[in-house]
Order: sequence, then C-alpha cells, then structure tokens
Amino acid sequence: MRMGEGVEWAVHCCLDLAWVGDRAVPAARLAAYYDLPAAYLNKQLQALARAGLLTSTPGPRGGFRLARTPERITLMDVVSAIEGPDHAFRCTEIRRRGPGANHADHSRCAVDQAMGVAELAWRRELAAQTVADVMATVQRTNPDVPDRVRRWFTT
Amino acid sequence: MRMGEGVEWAVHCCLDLAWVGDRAVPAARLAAYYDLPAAYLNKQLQALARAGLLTSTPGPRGGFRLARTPERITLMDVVSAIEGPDHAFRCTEIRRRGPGANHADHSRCAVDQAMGVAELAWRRELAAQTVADVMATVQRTNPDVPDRVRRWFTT
DNA sequence: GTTTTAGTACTCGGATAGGCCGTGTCCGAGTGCATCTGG
DNA sequence: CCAGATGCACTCGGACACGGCCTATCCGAGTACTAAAAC
Repeated sequence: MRMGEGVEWAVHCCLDLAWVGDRAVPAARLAAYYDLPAAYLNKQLQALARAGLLTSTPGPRGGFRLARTPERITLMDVVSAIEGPDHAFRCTEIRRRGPGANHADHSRCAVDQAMGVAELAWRRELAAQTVADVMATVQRTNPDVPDRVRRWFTT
Repeated sequence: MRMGEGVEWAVHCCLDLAWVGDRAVPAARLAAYYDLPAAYLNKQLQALARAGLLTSTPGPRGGFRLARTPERITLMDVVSAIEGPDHAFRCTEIRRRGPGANHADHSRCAVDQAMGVAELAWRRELAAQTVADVMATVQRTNPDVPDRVRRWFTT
C-alpha cells in the first residue's frame, strides 16, 4: 500500500500555481523550485492536464496553469489524476476459484464490500478537502509563504 | 495506489479459520481451497502469525489457527500485518528542498496533514469492522457457506 | 515607418531505458506420530 | 502385553530468483517571439 510520490509533487505544484495566479509556469521552473527531476515532474503535470485540472500552453511564455479555481479542485481529483481511477483493493474473486467455488452464488464478495466501505470513507475525506483549504492551512501557519512563492515564480 | 492481493487471501483465510474452529489448518490446504500458490500463501500467513493474529504449530496435524476470537480481529489488523505499518502517503518534505526552502519553518507540512486526515478515516473504518462482522455478512447472504467450509476443511 | 518573413528559442508531449518492490519458488529445521524392538 | 527407541512424514520458516510497475530520461512537434529585410 504505497502511494506514488508524484501525488505530493502534484499537490504542491497546484498550491504554487494557485498562488501565482493566471500566469503560466513551465514545468522546469516548478521542478527547479523543489529541486526535482524536470522531465518526470512534467509527466505528472501532463496527467493533471489530461484530467482537466490544469491547462497547458506550449511555446515561449507557456507552461501550466490551473484550469479551475482552487475551491473547485479537490485532493481526490489530484490523487485520481496521478494514481489512476482504480480502487486500492481489487477483489480477484478467489472465492470463485478452487473446489469451494459456488458458481450459483452471484452475490457480492463480503470482503470486497467491507474494504469498499473503508476506501469510500477515504475518498470522501479526500473529496471534502480542496486545494483552497490546504492553501488556507498554509497561510494560517506561514502567512509569508504565498507572497514568497508568487515573487519567486514571477521573477 | 495498489494494495497487494495478499490482503484478500488473508481475510478469506481468517474467515475460514474462524468457521473451522480450533482445529489447525495447514497453509497447503487453504491454498488448495482457493487454488492459490501454497508457498506464497504460507508467506502471508506467516506475516499474520508474526502480527499475533494467528498461531502456528509445526509438524503433522499442525497448521494455522486464529489466535483470538473473530470479534477481536479487525480488518485494520489484517491489512497492517500484510501491508506493513507505513502510511500510504509518505511526505518527503519537498518544500524543504530547492531555493524555496524555509529552514526556519518547523511546522507540519499542510499537504501531509490533509492526506493524513483522509488516511485516518480509512484506518478508522477498517478498525471498526471485525472478522466477525464480515462473517455475519456472508452468513446473511449465503447461510450455507459456513457449514460447507467447515465440512470441506475437516474432511 | 510599416509590413512581411524567416529564424530561433522555448514549451509541452509521448516514446524509451533503469531500479525497486511485490510475486513466486525452493529447501532446511523442527515436531509429532507410527512402527518396530526388546523386556 | 507394555515401554522405549527409532524412523518418517508432515509442517512451518526463512533464504533465493523473476516480473511488473514506478521512476527517470531523451528527443521530436508545435508555437510565440525576435529581428531582419523589403516596400
């Protein structure tokens, strides 16, 4: 049960893009800010763009920017865009295999159901928190961060 | 974000061991019931034994049995035993790297905090469901399963 | 001075290798049972 | 017939390969800007 680190990168980049505003920021610049491999970060941002969270513009003065306001981007959107839409627990229906299989039974696997309940709670909590919420948390503990970020990216 | 399939195997095996009762069941027999690789399933059951969920007895008439009653084994216990105690989202503190790093800031990463809230909800739901609960669900939809399992494993 | 045009530098985007963890397999240590042997 | 010893079959337990996905990288297509040149 391990989440790719691209999720962390993506959320931080969304925060920065929100603070910068409507100005496009290249992937290379975001990578430089966090000292990350530029090409790979670009890959993650592409995933966000495919999911409709970011808009990408090529050429000089191009880059990425938020496709919607931070209030309308949830952490669930980001996680789903990077990690894919699949559930963490994938029921392979082992109860249908081997001598104990009951092919007449078409009910849902109880184990899958129980795991699904837990995973649904996880997704619900992710969907309840928006990028704007995280921005507010950062600004509450570090009020100078937004301006620092904006200045660094706009120079 | 992908959970190892060993978790599914482990939960199903816990159900079967609970239905069988206090009789020890070898890993090979459990593997045969679901048509799974025996040695690998043994590995997973070893993990459950290390976590204190099962007791293992070697030699003839040996095997695995539940170390506690099904009411006192939660799905969180099983998942934690198989997948390990680590959190799915591991904050690597990229905000401390690169030119934007603020080394004077010792506050907690807001992204990690937000992800932690969601993951905590997931763990809470897993801890709220016991093996006995899943057993009850199965018996509700398929009342004949417990006896079928008991008979197959005790013959 | 204005317009056209060619060049150039910069950006994303997808196609291409490397490394680590989950998956699968194997053999050895230990235990309990059954059998055999001696009294 | 009974007690002890012996061999054996069975089980877990940890050590050893294989493959797929995450990580990382490179190069090409497309675009906007710049600058020069022609009118």
